[in-house]
Amino acid sequence: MTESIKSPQELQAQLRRRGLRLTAQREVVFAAVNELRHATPEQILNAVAEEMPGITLSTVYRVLDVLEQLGLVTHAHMGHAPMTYHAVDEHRHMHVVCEGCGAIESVDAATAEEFARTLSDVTGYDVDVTHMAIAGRCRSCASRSKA
Amino acid sequence: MTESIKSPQELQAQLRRRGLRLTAQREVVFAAVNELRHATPEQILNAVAEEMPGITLSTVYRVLDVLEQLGLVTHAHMGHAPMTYHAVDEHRHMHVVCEGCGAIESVDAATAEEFARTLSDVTGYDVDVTHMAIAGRCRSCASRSKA
DNA sequence: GTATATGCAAAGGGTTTGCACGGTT
DNA sequence: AACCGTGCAAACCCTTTGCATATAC
Repeated sequence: MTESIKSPQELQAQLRRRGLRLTAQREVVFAAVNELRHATPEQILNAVAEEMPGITLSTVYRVLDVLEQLGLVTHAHMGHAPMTYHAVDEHRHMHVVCEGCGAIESVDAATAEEFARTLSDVTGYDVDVTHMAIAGRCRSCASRSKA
Repeated sequence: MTESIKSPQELQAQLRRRGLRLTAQREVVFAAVNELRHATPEQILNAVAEEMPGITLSTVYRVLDVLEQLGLVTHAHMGHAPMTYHAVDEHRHMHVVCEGCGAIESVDAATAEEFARTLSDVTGYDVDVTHMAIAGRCRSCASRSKA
């Protein structure tokens, strides 16, 4: 397992390079993203709320934005559900979301490599299969909806 | 080209079967979806506004909902952009959306068939690649963002 | 000391909902 | 008459933004 969790020092270095500052909020949110692996802004807020009582959702959004610009974090859209953030060190992966219960399954991006290439050829677009989730129904929701 | 545009009579029959009524709004919205092929609720509203001055956006949403339950229409999520509706008689297709300018490219669902099967195998989910768009960058946005 | 970050609260965009009126059956 | 459908307006969820204050440097 990669020792990928950047230290606060590393984070600070990255921030400094852009004239930005290391704040307690940034430190804590960054740690939370690394720990939670997949989380919505609200989940992150809840995760850090204990450690950092006054923090607000808008700050979480803003911090995530900064971390994303630094290339430390990315987000993916999950359909109706709020977007989820994760550390970039994770293997690139796509998400399959259950339309029934919202369960999310991660799939290695390599699985889609060939498909992505085909899509790019056909459309001329630079395709990124990881940015938006793919819809589906998990087994239990699938059987339930056979009603 | 398939003569797929259901007549008002057919529409009425379908509605009746469920104890629902044929209204001017339903007729007009249904026609608009068939004509526009791909449209957001708002675009549909604009399209029918002339013919049907008083109609509101919420009515459009409700009508689309009914049409969808009747199996005449489906919708797809396009990321940030509003969802688009189209008649079910269209060839099943997926959408690739440009993150830069919002341009949408349609791709025959057959292109994704094998990939979808693989995904289903891997996840156990009943996967539907058409329901959510795939992110990408169109050629012009891709070159522009090389800056 | 000065520019950047935060908290708070309000705005924003898309979609849904409650309610009373109007139209079909 | 009974009920479904509509218009209107407000509510909703998630995300973004403006502004004054607090903080890192």
